[in-house]
Amino acid sequence: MVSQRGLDVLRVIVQDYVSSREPVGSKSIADRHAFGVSAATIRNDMSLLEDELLITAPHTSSGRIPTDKGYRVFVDNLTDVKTLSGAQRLAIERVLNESDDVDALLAHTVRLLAQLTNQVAVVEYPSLSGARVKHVELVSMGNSRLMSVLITDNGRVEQRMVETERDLTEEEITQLRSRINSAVAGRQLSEIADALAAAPELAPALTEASARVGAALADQVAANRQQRLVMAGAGNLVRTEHDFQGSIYPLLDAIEEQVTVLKLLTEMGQEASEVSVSIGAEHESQDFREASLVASGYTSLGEVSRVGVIGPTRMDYSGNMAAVRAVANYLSRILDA
Amino acid sequence: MVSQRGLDVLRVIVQDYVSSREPVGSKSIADRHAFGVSAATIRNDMSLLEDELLITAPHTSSGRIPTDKGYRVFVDNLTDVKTLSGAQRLAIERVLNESDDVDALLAHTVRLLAQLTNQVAVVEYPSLSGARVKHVELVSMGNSRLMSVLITDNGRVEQRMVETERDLTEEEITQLRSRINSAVAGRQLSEIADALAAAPELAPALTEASARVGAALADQVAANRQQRLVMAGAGNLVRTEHDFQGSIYPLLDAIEEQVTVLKLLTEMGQEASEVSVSIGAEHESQDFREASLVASGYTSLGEVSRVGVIGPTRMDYSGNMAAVRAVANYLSRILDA
DNA sequence: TATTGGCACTCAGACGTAGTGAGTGCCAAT
DNA sequence: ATTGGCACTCACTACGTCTGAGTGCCAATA
Repeated sequence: MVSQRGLDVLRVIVQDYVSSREPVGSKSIADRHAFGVSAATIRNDMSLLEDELLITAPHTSSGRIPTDKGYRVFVDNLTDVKTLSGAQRLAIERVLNESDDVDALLAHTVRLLAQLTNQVAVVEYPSLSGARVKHVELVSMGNSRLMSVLITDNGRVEQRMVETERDLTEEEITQLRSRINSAVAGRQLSEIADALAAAPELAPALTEASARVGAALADQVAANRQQRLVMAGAGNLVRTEHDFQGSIYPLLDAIEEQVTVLKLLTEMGQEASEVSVSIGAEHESQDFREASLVASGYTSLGEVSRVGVIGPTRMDYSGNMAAVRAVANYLSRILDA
Repeated sequence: MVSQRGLDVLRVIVQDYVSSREPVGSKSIADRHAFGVSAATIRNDMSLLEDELLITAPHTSSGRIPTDKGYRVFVDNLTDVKTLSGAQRLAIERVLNESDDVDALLAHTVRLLAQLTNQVAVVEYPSLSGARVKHVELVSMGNSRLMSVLITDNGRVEQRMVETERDLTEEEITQLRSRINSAVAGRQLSEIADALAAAPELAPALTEASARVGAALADQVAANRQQRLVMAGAGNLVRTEHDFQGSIYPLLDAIEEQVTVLKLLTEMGQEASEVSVSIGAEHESQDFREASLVASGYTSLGEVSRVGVIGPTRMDYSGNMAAVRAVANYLSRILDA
């Protein structure tokens, strides 16, 4: 079994390797860190760590580098997550306070997080599932087209174009609008379809249009069940390219594709608003097998969504965890108010 | 002066270099292309091209590669821009037809273009400057907050949160809404501020709220004068990394930053809906000095915005121009209807 | 039993030295 | 204007050598 000093050795191996990208050897550990034991002793400890598959040698007789499992043990044994500098906290507060709609807020947040961590940052849009309908607006766009605008109580606005059989008169639109609003206002988004079906019918001249608008609304909700996310900091991934065996091209593509990232985020994000880490081969996706995710939930009107960063397994876990946690907290504070 | 055959030689140098990334020499030109003259003659022509700074030697006695100026002459002499394959046209039509709001349409478009060209694709949001106000909706969000939703006649929806001094009653909001709408409906966005100022005053209890909403609307318009753009295909830039001297990291960052791209697009995009090309050092920005842009305008309700791709100067200009042109045309067809 | 110094061994990476071949520039001949 | 000939250049590769950081093991020590 690996001793306490063994864990300490693992810690400095991770730290040194992360900061220098050089495999680290027993000698340099003994030199640079005051362990009070000789290089030979460190060597024995390292031998144990290697037996446990926590570190590995890139080639015979070179220094050792952490394995995914090694990073995992390192992260799980992290006691003192770094704290952000005052300047960093200030930057977060400043950026997040001066955004005046949700889109802008998330865009600023994700870029801030990318800068803070020097990694690719991602943030999920707040979940709509718990939101309630505030108002539905219908506006005639001419050419027998109607725009339906769905406004939720957490400030999201979703639009959709609806084709109608014919141009409706302003009066008809008013009628339709008031019927729809009285049917769905205050309902959860998921109930829209049912609520509309249960509502009393209108004049026959409007049933067709009504059905179409209803379908559009239901469709909008369905499209949003599938979370969207915003990404920033692609350049940062390029800068850490040498940390990847193969090309980072498929990884970047997969991130842009969103679906895999969304899956990974949900898989790791069970525990509400705690920072969690997923390392290298721990996640199934081929494209992400050399990458790590650091993510945390944030709360918007009681619903949890996620924010995080993606980078090579050789990353500053402690610093990134601190940044993600801080950003998630600020986000919650603003959106959950 | 450089002869017609000289231009032909330049053309094959560009083509061969683009497809092989190897400097091309007189011998291989004589071999692979049926010029009917000997390598020595080609050499003479190349010597002229070099005098004109159209090609250059990466090192003494190697083949030649095109300079930025060489690419420029090549592009200007392009007579037969490639045409898209049937499958490609089909892909465009399919993708663009199944998008039901502007956001989705642009997101799909930009990803499609990135795939078609294997480059980074960008598309500007349709300009709001010519749009007119269709409707302004006000919704109370509680906590003395009002959400103002601005709907334009070209289908854009912009939202903003407005803090009011106190909670307004539904009646007051209705009053406010109808006043604002009668003042600004049908006006161009740029006239909003003036139109509101000229409108008759309301009950004193509402003047403060009215002013705040007015300011928010004006602010929304101002924020949108500054165009936004959507980007896709960052991975493609990574794949062409070896075509850049330095790191592509600053370039990717600059693209994400948007402001430089927007500037470059406006600078080149004077001529409405024609495809234009900006090559390497032709544009001022340091970060873009090894990159080329291929862009075209598209029309949305008479207003021109731009769509294009960004890649290394060593790119398939002909193919990219064809793809950009086709996508721009389809976009115009859908949005200008 | 844990730690240590000693020592032979390994091997990636740096360095130096040909050898190869695609390509050039120039010239005299056609 | 075009061509064949020819000497020259130089990036790239292959190959051998050297070096140093690092290992694994062992016998001595606390």
